[in-house]
Amino acid sequence: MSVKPTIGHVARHTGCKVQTIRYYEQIGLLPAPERSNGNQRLYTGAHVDRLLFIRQARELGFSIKAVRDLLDLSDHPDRPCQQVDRLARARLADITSRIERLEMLRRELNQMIAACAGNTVADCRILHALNGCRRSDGGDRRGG
Amino acid sequence: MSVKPTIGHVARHTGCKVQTIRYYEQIGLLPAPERSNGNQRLYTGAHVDRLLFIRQARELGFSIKAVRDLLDLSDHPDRPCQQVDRLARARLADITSRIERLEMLRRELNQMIAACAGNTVADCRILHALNGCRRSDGGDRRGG
DNA sequence: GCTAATTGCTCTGGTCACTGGAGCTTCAAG
DNA sequence: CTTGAAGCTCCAGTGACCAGAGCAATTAGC
Repeated sequence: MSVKPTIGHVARHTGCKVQTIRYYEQIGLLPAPERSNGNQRLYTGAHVDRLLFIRQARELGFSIKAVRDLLDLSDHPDRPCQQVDRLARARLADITSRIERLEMLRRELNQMIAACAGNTVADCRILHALNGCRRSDGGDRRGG
Repeated sequence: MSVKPTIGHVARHTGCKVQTIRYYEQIGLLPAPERSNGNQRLYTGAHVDRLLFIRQARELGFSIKAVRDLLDLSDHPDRPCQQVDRLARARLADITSRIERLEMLRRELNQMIAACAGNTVADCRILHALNGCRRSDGGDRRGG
């Protein structure tokens, strides 16, 4: 590495706060790195990769638990296939559902923007964007 | 409605905890509903729609602030188009980026599952799934 | 080698977004 | 009218950070 693998450099490189890195170590998400003679943490490229992954996954809305599961998959590629398969499939279903919902929301936002361009006020369906096609009539209440 | 629009029913219907609903009211994300003579909250379909949206958006990893922005778009479709447009575009960019990263992750998981089916141990690239094609061997290392 | 600035360490406490409990009131069923 | 579920308010706790205090280690300049 061109720079010293201290916590500060890792923080800058990954976009994580120094405190957050230490926190991830504390909760066992990031393995404790070696220490220098002066007790400073010395990270490797593997730590950086892991951190980048954690950060992105967290940004995407995965819980720490889910991130832990995904990292587990990565940590034990030699584990019984059944286990890996089950975990991977569970995560996959989750991810697919996220993608679908985000795409619904994207469509609504695109329509809004298009309507805006045409200076017409679109029928605002953003509230329904994430619920697929829930009908709002339902024969009952019509909220404000 | 077939059932009384009390907080408990709304909670069951939306998957939010009762406390969470009151919390959203407290921070102004959900408008305070009318109260019964006995001081109980009485919700309308609009509240339910809004809650469903909030819950889904939160699950997808949007911050309360982002959710507030999206709800704002929905609340004021008659607002100056420029504002709506800017907000919508910002959210849209965010959403598109999320979708892309989730799709990368999905590809990796699919490969894992496929490898599992073939009983071969795949080269585990899950850590790189969210980072595009970062090389892990080092040499250089240019972060996103 | 000495000093000053920077960065690191641990520990404590705060924030955000909930979550749960205590203690009391209201409501629906019998 | 009782009784149990569900509601109310207020307050304290949790998870996932984030920031500050106080001290040790490293680095830069002399």
